[in-house]
Amino acid sequence: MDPSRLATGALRAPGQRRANVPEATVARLPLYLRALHVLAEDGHQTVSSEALAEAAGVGSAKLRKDLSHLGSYGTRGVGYNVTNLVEQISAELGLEHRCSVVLVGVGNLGRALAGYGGFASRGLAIDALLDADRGRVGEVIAGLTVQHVEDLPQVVSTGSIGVIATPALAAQEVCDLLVAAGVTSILNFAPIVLTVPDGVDLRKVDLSVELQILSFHEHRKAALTAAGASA
Amino acid sequence: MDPSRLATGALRAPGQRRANVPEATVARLPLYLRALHVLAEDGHQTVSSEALAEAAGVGSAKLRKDLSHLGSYGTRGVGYNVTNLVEQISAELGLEHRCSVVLVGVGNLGRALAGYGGFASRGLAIDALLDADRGRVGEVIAGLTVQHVEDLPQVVSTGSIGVIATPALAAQEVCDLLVAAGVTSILNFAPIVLTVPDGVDLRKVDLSVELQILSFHEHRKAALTAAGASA
DNA sequence: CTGACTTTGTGCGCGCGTTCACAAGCGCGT
DNA sequence: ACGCGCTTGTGAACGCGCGCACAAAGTCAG
Repeated sequence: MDPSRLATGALRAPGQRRANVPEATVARLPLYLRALHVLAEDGHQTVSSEALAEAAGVGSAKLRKDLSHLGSYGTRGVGYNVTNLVEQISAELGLEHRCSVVLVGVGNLGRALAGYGGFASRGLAIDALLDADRGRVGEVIAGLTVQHVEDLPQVVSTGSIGVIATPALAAQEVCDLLVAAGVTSILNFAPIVLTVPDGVDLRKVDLSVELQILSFHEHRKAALTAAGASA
Repeated sequence: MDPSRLATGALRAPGQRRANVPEATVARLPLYLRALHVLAEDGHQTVSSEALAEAAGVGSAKLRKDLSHLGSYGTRGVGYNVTNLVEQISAELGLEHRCSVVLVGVGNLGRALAGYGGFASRGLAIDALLDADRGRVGEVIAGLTVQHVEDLPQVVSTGSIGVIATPALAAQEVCDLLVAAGVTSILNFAPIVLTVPDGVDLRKVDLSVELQILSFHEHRKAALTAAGASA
């Protein structure tokens, strides 16, 4: 394993080993975390890689390798300590001191995101809502008062995450505002390609893309069965 | 190239070559399609791989390889015919004869999805809304009347795509209903791992996972700068 | 017609991620 | 105390996807 690990019981040296956690692993950590929360509520104290993999919908070998990447120690012959693992993963994801999340655009989608339970339940709650439409400013959604997008510099702090849920036409402008205010992590729901300067993390969620991928598979299945029937 | 292609101008033999289009390529086709629509509205008749790649936010070599996978022909020295390429990709994705999309769960998220413009603009419009809450049945959202989930067998047809936007607890049950009604492609927005029989395509969009991934990167950046400042 | 320029299509090497299979480690029963 | 069975952690092979770099092919000017 990593030679930086010297003693078995030693806590990880902060900010050292995590430099080389594969991206694919990071993308699965939230899945493990959610499965672990369910298991914890069920009263399980330990869990085997097989069982956790089943609950998370992945292979057991993949799960073990993922967990080994962040240096988490299970006990051979027993499994992983559930609460310990929750803490490890939460720490890795930075969910312990929750950074603020700022959402711009309170249309249909923004409203849905503001009320989405999945965020609040795991240390990541939305802290501010903003919109460019002054007619919406002052409106209260999910316990938060909508502010104007001009007030953005006042509501973001270091380490804030920005979420863009505006129409496509406004997205790049809002993105620039977020960057100017110091936001370095942005999640974009608008169906448009955004450009950001280096050092800014940009992730994209395109709802229609997923549907089109399914459409492709459905189309392909139909073509295959048709070909099989004619043959 | 593929030996199945004999003459230069020949149309593809239906359902033959598309068997081996890489998944990663399929995931990018919607991006190309959207960029092409924008270019078409701008009056462009042809586009080079470089320009299209820029508009879609990918590398030009990747784009050319992707297009070559579906046998699309550009003209060397000129580029790709925009309208032709739109047709090719649309055909590949099965967007020409649009399959029906049924959405179950008209909470915050379902409402947002129903009103999401990105679907309707590209051949994939939602055709039916359903919910388990009888208090919501009859409500009109985005021009569609909400039906009860029991009516599901009547609204799905062969090749339908099901979208689950219910709370996590109801998701598996709704999923089973969709499968029982003959749906073989399902898009799940609920934060839970669903199990489906073989032959059913299941895709997952988890809004909170994306935020947690961003949180990880933000956390890592903070740790790095802190380490750099202390060193 | 010829030659030069532009752009596509693709062969190849590389790196990442996944999977298999197994050795090392730990608890437990005896 | 000691082996037995269970589970983790990991080494190695495999496959996929990405990017480079170039040859083939077509256009356009003269």
